[in-house]
Amino acid sequence: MRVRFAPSPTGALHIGGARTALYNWLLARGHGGTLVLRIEDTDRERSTPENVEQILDALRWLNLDYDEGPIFQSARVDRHAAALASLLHAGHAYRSTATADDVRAYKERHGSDRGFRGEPESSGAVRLRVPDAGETVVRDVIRGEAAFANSTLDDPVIARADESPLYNFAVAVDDSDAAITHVVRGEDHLSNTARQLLVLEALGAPEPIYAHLPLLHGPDGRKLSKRHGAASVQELRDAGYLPEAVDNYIALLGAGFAPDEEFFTLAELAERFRLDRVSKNPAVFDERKLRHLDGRHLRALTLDDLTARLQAYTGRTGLRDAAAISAEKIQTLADFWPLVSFLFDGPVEDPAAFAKTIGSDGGAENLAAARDALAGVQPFEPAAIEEALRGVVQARGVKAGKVFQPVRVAIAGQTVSPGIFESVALLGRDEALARIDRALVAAG
RNA sequence: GCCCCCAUGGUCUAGCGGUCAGGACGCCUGCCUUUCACGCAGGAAAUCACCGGUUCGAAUCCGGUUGGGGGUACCA
Repeated sequence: MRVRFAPSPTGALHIGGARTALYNWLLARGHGGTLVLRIEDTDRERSTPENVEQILDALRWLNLDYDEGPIFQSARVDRHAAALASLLHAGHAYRSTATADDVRAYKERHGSDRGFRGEPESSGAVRLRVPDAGETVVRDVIRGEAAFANSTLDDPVIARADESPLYNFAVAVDDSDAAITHVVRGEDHLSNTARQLLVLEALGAPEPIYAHLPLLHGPDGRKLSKRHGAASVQELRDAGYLPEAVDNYIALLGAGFAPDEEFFTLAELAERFRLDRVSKNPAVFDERKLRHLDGRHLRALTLDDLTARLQAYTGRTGLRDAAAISAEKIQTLADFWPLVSFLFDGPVEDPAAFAKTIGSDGGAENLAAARDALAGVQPFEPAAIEEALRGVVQARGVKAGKVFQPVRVAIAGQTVSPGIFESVALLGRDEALARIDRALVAAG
């Protein structure tokens, strides 16, 4: 089995492309196949080296490696020229100066379901001669057979007048030369597959097995594309998502991997992936579900691993202890810093939180009592701190939150933080008491 | 316009002739409880787009309709 992922570097890799890459990868890795990476850069206007680098980087980040390539389509001009010459020579293709307007006029004369047929000329773009009889059938592993009556297909332009190849031609030649056995790509290519099949036939090349994946739609129900504000892999990375979660989530957009579980590692996905079980209908990207899966993958990481990622993401060091006490409270790497910044940069400013806890309902008194208890805790560790604070709760006959929340706001400035005992312990006695004293002064 | 594809709760899916239509996210309630989370126990939410047909029996098979999407470039 030889599969390929063939992005065009006309933009960043978005989640639709990432899923196509992932499915090809799962197929290759699950079946001992070979994955070929090909960069389709025949669109010289829009293809850029920066985009190529972006795509390569995104694939690396997603942990999707490949066995051959990257092969640049633009570097294969000789092969394309040779294939074009042979088609021209055999009469399977011809030059034509017909324009889009000419094609339209032709259809007005012959009926809108009648494909355009041109007359061979001595110059112009190169069109493939499509036979009028018969039909071209796309045999698709996911969708079954889609038949196109040849008479309805226009003779497609396969190369510009200067012989530079166009998509439907270059793809067929490149897939054929690379001996690709399974072409797995988005459904937006389904109609074009008929044209590529015709090129393959004219070339006398064998046809690969096709599988057209359902498209990913935005919340507006439209195809997700570079232009449609689609989430790029880079954006998800910047938003603090883990590559494990992104892989897991996008795999789910288009297939079920088990009847009652959706949390999988890349290896588990590869083991379970089946092309013929891919869904036929388009899916809508739901960031909330991604967040959920991200939280689960995050919690599955070892502390060392999580710490390393948190440090890389925040650009800070010495985060291990903070990571340890907040792992179960965050869903993405981005959630981390707002939760624990107070440990490093001092309490955050949140007057409302202060007023609600310390500034009301005996809050200051409870905080003062907590301060005294904390002053004598030995050792200054979570368990002992908890015992001391619960003692205060007991002694003052109030609900636990009446003591804990004022302490939390005194040291963190906000009502949200990792566990209070762990947070106080991590801060250390001196700093914790200093912050509480400051809060007490502020409370008057 | 023409060609092609698709149709299960708000979202992603399981289902492949007989199920109380299963799971996940989200939402709601309760438990846990120190906030937020995590975890656990429940709950609301789908006339399986619609109409015909085949069949003893249809979400599952067939046809049509409607709706959505894609293609129709000297883009990929």
